[in-house]
Amino acid sequence: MLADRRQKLEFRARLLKAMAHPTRIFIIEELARGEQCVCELTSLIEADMSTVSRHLSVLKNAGIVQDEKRGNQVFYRLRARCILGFFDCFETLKQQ
Amino acid sequence: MLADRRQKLEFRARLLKAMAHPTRIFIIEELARGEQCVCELTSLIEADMSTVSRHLSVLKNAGIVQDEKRGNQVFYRLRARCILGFFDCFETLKQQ
DNA sequence: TGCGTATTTGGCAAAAAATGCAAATACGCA
DNA sequence: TGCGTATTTGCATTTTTTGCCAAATACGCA
Repeated sequence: MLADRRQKLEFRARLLKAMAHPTRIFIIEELARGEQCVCELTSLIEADMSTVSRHLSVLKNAGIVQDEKRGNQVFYRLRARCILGFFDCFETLKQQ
Repeated sequence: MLADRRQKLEFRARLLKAMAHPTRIFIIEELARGEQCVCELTSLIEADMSTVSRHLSVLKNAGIVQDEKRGNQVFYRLRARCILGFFDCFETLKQQ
């Protein structure tokens, strides 16, 4: 396989993998409603804040979310809203 | 978090996880061109046929592809073409 | 029935991902 | 400067994923 194609496949796989976790999908859906700080997300997700922070950094490294520090807290927001469209496709797979 | 929501998140994560591998994305793209038998896919992917077969079963368990045995060989085809649209969204993330 | 090809499955080892705890950092405020 | 809150990072452990080899299965054909 050509190196060029392999590179494109790996890029796509990296993005899908970054999203492929229930907590990270939850984060994506919540951020679709507007930006949130880590503490707000942590209070919604029953997990250690360090775990939530790690999930956020996975999404950030993939370019899916963006962070901004304001004062004491860090706010995250969704950078690729088109991702939300994926889930409609999934619904068609659920039946049958 | 409500059990109902958690279940939905897990379903979505399972689908994303099933796609989140370079070889499996390759398979999805190839099947978008039409059905292929395992041997054809194996010859395109430089990996053991057993490895390719396992990737195919991951996609099949997720409901993304469908298989049909004809004679000696097993043909796979894409069941959810809408998945192809994902990758356009990814392109927007690549720049910057 | 016996052989050859196509595919899947079992088993195992290596690599990657997930998670909590504790420690480090960053920042605002008294 | 010193304290308290918010966030990230280091570390150790467990779980999951990947990939190959060898063995098992399935099927067509002589």
